[in-house]
Amino acid sequence: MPELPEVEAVCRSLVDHVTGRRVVRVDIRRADIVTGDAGETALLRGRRIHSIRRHGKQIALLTGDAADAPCLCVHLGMTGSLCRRLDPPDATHCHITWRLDDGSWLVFRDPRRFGGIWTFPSPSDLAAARWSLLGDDALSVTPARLYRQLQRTRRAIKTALLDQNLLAGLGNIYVDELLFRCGIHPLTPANAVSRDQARRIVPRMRTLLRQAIAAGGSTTSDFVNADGHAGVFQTRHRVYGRAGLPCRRCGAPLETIRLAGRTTVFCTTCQRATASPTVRKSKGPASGSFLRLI
DNA sequence: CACCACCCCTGGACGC
DNA sequence: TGCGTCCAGGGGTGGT
Repeated sequence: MPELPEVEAVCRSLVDHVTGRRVVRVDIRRADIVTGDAGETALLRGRRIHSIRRHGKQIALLTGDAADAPCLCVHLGMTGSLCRRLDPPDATHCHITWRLDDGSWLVFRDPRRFGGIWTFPSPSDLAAARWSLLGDDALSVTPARLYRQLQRTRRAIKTALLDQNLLAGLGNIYVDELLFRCGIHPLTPANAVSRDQARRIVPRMRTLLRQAIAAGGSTTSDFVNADGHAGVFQTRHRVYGRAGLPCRRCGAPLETIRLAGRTTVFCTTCQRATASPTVRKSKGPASGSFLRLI
């Protein structure tokens, strides 16, 4: 499931191949995965790809910075991939294919269709409609800004960090990994995180994400970068996918709970709850188990 | 306003 | 071998 490191790995493996290339043809097999104008022109036919950008988990293919330079935003969702191919795509679920002027193909494939493509007349439209709504990118957020965002909600910190409008880039894997590395219980109210904790979270998050990018991301089922290569960071996960297994720090069996609809794995010994004046009254199994830990 | 449940969708794991 | 069931979850939406 592509999160920031996987999306960054896609961008890095793609940039040298597509930058400066002209789109000579667009094959649209499923127009319904496109939001906005789903015509070939809006999908960059005849245009030269000027640059690739990333914000959080989203990729932008730009044809320039001008107000008349159309662009695409690609979101990979759970199972999406953006791959460069030297042969025509023959796999199933290849929804959109761009033929480039060097004879290669760029293929958007997404079996589960949780991802999609958004078309915009210009980069400023993309910014206005999508990227300005997102939180800071997880690789560039400052401790002060993260602290301010966390202060605005008393949701569990895991839920808050998954919220792309609060912070862009983290998904289920890296939130669990980050909270373990910071020793923070996933049910800690976001607004109970102190300035000092925010100052510690940010560098740990950068290190985690940079290590994951260097490893090509995590491949737990089917993630591949634009060259078709899997990542290897999953071998260094400390909690994600390890429910019931011994904690790599203290040996205690890792716990699993369901939070914000996501499987959440953590160590009850190494990840402490942070006391807070704004903890809600105990109601339901989630907050109940949280209160027991204080 | 904040938050949660639900839904979208398919492939893979698993049990019989 | 084959079929049914369950599970994975990012993000949008509608309900509380």
